[in-house]
Amino acid sequence: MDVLSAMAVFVRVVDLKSFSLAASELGISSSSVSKQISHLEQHVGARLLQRTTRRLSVTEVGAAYHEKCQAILADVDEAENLVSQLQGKPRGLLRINCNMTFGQLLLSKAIPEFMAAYPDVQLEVALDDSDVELLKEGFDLALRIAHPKLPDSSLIARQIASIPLFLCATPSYLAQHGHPQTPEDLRQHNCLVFMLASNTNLWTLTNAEGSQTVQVSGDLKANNSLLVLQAALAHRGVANLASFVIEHYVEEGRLELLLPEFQAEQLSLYAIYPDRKYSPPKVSLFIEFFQGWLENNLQQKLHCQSRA
Amino acid sequence: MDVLSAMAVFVRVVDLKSFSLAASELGISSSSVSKQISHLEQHVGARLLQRTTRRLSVTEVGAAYHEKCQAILADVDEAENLVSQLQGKPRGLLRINCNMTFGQLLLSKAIPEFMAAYPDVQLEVALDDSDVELLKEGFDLALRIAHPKLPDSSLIARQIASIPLFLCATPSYLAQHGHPQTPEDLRQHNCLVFMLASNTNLWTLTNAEGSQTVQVSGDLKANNSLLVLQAALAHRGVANLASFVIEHYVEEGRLELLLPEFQAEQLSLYAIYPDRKYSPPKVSLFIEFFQGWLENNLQQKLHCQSRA
DNA sequence: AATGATTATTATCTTTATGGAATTAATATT
DNA sequence: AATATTAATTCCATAAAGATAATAATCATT
Repeated sequence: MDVLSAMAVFVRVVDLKSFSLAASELGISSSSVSKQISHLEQHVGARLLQRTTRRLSVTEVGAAYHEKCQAILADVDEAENLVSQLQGKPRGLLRINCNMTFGQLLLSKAIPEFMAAYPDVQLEVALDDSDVELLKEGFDLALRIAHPKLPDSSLIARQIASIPLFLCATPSYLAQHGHPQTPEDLRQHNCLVFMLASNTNLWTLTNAEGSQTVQVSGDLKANNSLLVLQAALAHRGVANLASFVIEHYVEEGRLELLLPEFQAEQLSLYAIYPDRKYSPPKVSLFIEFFQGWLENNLQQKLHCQSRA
Repeated sequence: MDVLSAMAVFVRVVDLKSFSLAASELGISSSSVSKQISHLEQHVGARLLQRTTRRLSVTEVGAAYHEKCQAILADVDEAENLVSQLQGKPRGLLRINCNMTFGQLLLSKAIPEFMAAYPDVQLEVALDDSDVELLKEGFDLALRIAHPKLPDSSLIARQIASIPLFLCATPSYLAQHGHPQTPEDLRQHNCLVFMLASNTNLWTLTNAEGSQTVQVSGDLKANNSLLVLQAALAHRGVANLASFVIEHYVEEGRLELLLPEFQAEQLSLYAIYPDRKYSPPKVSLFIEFFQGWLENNLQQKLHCQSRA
C-alpha cells in the first residue's frame, strides 16, 4: 500500500470531516477513499476514524496520528522543494489563487507566456475574491489586490506592483453632466463605487498641492470592477477604476479620463506565499516573472495619456 | 508510486552504496530497487544517484534528499509507535539481536511462550556475539551479556538479569586431578577459559571472607561457551560457565560443581534499545516478559545445589 | 580487447488499486 | 414507527502497478 498517499487522504478526510468531500476534492472515488483509510487503519493497527453513515469522528489515536501525518506530509513536501531548489529547476504544480477581475484581465494574459517559458511547471489557477486560507487549501501563491490581512504569520506578503486608479466616464455622460474640474465637483456626480474589501466611498485625489479626500455617492456600489465598468460604459456615472480595467476603452475613446492633473489612489498588488524553509523555485520564479510582466504590460499607456 | 517505500529503498542504497546489497537486505530484487530509484528520481525531478556499473555515487541533491528521507522515515516510524503506544496493543515486527549461546539456550525457550502470549507481534531474531549497531541495522532490541559499550548515546542499556557463573568439571577429571579445595588450588588445574568480550583469564571468587582473584591457565580459550562446555564434558579441565549452560549436565551428574562455598562472578544481561520519544510497546513488553521468564527459569536449581 | 561484475531493460506474471453499481447503515423527516 | 435520505462500504470487472527472471548493456580491470 502507498502509505504516503493514504496519509494524504486521511488528512484530507479529517480536515473535511467527510469521505465523499475528500474524494471529490482529491479527484478520486469515494470507494478509493474508504479503502485507503481502511488500509491505513490496518497498517497502523488502530481505528483512526469512527464512522457511521451520517457522522464522522476522529478517534483519539486518529487525532494524534493526523497531527503526525500533517507534519510528515509537510516534510515530504519540504524535501521535494529542497531538491527542486538545489538544482534550481522549477517544476511541478503551481497552484495560484488570484482576485477575480485582475485574474481575468491580466493574469490570464501573463499565464500563456509563463507556460511557454517554463514548460515543466504545471499551473492550476483559481480566481476568487474572498480571502482564502492558502495553506489549508493548498495554494502555493495568492495574488491579492489591496492590503491583505495576514492573521497567519507563516505567510509572506510582498508588494509586486502598484495599480493606479483613474477617474473616468463616457463622453456622453460628461456631455450631459459636465466635466468635473476639481475633486469637489465629484460630489455633484453619480459616482460608481467599486468596493474592494473596504466598502468605502471615499476617493482620495492627489496633486502637487496635496491630497484631498472626497466622499462620493451614487446609485451603484459593486465588489466587481467589471460590473462598475459596464455601468460606466452605459453612461451611468463616474467610475474610479484600475488602469488595466479601462485601458482598452480609453484608447477606443469610449471612456474619458477625468481630472488628469490629479493622481487617484494606487492599489497594491501583493504576492502572498508560505514562508517555508525551502520554498519551491516555481513560486519565486512565477513572482519574478509576473512582476516583470506587469512592469511591461500594466502601467504605460494610461499614465502617458493621463499626465499628458 | 509508493514514495515512502521508495525512500526506504533509497536510504538503504545510499547507506550500503550498492543497489544489489540493498536489494538483498530488503528482500527484494535488484531490478525492483532499480525501478524504485528511477521512479523516485522522476518523482523529485532530479538525479539522486550517479551510477555507473562499477561505482555508485550520491549526487549533491541526493545527499540532501537522503538526509530528509531518513528524518521522514523516522517520523513515520514514530507516528506508528505513537499509535501503538496510545492504544497499548503491542504489534508489529520485533527485531531482536542476542548473544549466540545465550540465545540458543535460553532465548530460544522463551520465544515460543512469548509468541503464544502475543500473537500480534512478529519476531525476527539474530544471534550474534559481535557488537552490532542497533539503529543502523534496524534492531529494536539487543540482549547482551556483559557490560555493553554504548558509544551511541541514543541507546538505553538496562540490566535485566544476573547470570551466575559456576566452576565445574567432570567427576572423571576430578578423580584424576583432585578436587580443588581453595581458589588457589585452581592454579594447579587445567582451566578452560571462556572469553566474553574481555579475553581475560582472571577468575574472581567470593565467599563470606571476601573476594580473591586467581589467574588461571589452561590449554583452551574460546569465545563460545558451548565449545568450552564440550571440552569440560570431555574431561579436559575446569570450566567457569554460566548456570544455564551447565545446568542440565550438573543435574545428570556429568558435571560437578566446585568450591560451592564460593560465589563465582556474575555476568549481567542487558537489554539495549533505542531511546525514542515514542518507543513501541512491543519492545518494553518483550523486556518485561523476558525478565519475568528469566526469573522463573534461570537461577533456581543450581543455586540450591551449589549452596546446599 | 576480453573478462567479470553490476545495472538497466524487457517481457511476463502477479498483485494491488480503481471506479461504478449495488448494498448496508444511520439519521432526519413525516 | 415508517420512510426517505444520505453517506460509507462492499462487490466486481477493469486497469495499473509491482515483482521476477532473463537478457542486454555498460564500464573498470586484467
